[in-house]
Amino acid sequence: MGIKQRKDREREEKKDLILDAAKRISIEEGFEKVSIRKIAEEIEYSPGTIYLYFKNRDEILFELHNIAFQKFYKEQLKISHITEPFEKLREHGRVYIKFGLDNPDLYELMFIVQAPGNEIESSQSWNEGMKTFDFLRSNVQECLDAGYFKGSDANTLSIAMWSLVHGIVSLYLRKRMAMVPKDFIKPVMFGAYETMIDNLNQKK
Amino acid sequence: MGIKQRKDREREEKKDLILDAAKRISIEEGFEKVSIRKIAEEIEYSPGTIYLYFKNRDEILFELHNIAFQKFYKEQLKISHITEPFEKLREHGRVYIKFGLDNPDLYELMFIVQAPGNEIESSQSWNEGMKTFDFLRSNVQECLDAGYFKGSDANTLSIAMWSLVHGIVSLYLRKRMAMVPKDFIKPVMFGAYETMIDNLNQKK
DNA sequence: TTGACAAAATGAACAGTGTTCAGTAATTTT
DNA sequence: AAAATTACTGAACACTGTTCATTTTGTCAA
Repeated sequence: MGIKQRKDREREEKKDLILDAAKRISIEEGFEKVSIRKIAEEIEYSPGTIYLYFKNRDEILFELHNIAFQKFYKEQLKISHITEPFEKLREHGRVYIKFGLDNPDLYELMFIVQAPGNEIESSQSWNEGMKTFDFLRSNVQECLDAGYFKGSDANTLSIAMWSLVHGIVSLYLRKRMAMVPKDFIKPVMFGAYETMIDNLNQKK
Repeated sequence: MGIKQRKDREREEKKDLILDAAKRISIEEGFEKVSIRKIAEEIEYSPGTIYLYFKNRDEILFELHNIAFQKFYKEQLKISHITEPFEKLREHGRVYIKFGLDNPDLYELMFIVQAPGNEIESSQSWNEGMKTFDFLRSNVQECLDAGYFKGSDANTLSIAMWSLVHGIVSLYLRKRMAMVPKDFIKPVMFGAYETMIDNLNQKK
């Protein structure tokens, strides 16, 4: 009974075909331009067919969001060589902000756009997000073990650190930095991060 | 020659008519539902007419964003009675987060939605945003004068503080907190802020 | 009051969007 | 070969923002 297997495989292949098309459109024209009709045209099927493989557009954007997370996760690992926990955390934030500013489209999908959020909520499991968060938390835990952030707990502190860097990137991406002259915005964003982390750098 | 004056006044009245309709729709159905056709129907004019008073939908959302800012600004003033600078700053953040969680629609318009951002960028002046930012900066400056955050500058530090609270609110609103059980998300968000501010509370 | 001009408003048209579903085509099973 | 199942289609629904030729309304001088 290899027929079921083949069918399953063919189904997965078609899903990949759809996702690959979505990815291409996303890269070439931005993810906002990823429409059902455009994907359908790209893969030479009718729009209705796509709904046989994905329940709606949000689910497709959620998959793109996962792909973006994988790229980010790899980027994040570049801090692994740093041994001093606080310096590692500091660099972690820098890498995060740099990724956001360098890959606005991927960042939007991962953390700003509504669609994947709805999927995250309904699926009740967020593997890619969790993996990334765990990596941050382990870094924060190392800091706690080394005597930084006395009296804090790793989970809460990780969320706080994440909020800080996310706030920086998303205010920038959504153009809410009009009080800073245009040419200075990027350095100011990094500067804000450094100021904050410097103020946190003390073994109480 | 009072005719020009009357015309100008009538023009402003019509703009207000449009904005009031937009506001009503926004309050009743959420700002995403504010469409040109819906506004037109509400005020009993044709869709084309709206373009005689606003250059596009973004400009209307930008005006709604300004109205939201005014409400937020008032809310913010509630911290004015606090004399100790750091405690005032701490409460400022709390008020900010509370406003975001209690008024998701207004918050989205102020800080997350793309449309007003485009307007902010093109108009090169952001009165409402600046006013709010200046209020934060003066609070931060008081902290610096009192010996907190040694070695930091008010501008940069204000952006950092703002990023922190914005990060908290926007991760929550865009449902990127799936690692926290649903019922705990809100308290965890406030907890993350308290942890961060506690770690910053030390006169170096 | 009438004719001329300008200003204001219209609404159809353009070019899209996500999603559904009755009907057709292809494949597999009996 | 016929029946049953699965895959796919594409028209239809209900929307969206925006433009622009055309019509309506308002103003003003003759």
